[in-house]
Amino acid sequence: MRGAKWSNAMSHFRISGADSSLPRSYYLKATVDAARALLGHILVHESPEGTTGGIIVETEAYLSQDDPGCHASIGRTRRNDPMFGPPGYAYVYGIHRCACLNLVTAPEGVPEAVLIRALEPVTGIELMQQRRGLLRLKDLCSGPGKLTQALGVTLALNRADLTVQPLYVGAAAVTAGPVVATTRIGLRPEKGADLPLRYYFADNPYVSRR
DNA sequence: CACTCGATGTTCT
DNA sequence: GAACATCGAGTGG
Repeated sequence: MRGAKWSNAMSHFRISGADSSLPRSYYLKATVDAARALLGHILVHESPEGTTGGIIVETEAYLSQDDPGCHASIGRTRRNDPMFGPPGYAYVYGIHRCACLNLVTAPEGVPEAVLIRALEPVTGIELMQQRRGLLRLKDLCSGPGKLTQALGVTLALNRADLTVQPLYVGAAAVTAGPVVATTRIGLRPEKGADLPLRYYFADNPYVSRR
């Protein structure tokens, strides 16, 4: 399980005709490919308290400086710096009381990342329930802040190397199904809210919202 | 240093 | 569907 990780997910990329509403330029972006390819793979965090993980069922792509929704659209800063680094590292940022986990995708110098928005709970469910303070599986990891809390992912894992650190992407699970592309969540209208860069399994009950 | 604002979640009505 | 809790980063003095 430990050997699969990032390169495994990247190698599963296939261009799908379902993206025909995207501008042509976005087809060329590896991050869009990664956002789709990561669906169905398992995300695992091995912490001293125990191992937790789930199947990635919802992602969002954030595309460099041309994307007004991307943190890097304002240029390189202390916060978004990890996005400029080489791919395969974590970009974790805080919003309100939550941590949001991104996987850096593009080559060094190109600030792109995939936000992990929801997991289908698989491993360490009891520990995740304990961390979240609730029992219902549907609510454990159905949001970017929820899943980091469930997995015990904090800002301490910012810049973590996903091929070395105890946080990693495993092999694809058997579950799959049709993928839906919609607009991203939580962006103000002028921040690229109209771009269909959110992907999720159409019939999966663990996505953050319909 | 003081202010503003979220790629959010929970708890209300 | 709306209010709000809450904190690190960004921005402008």
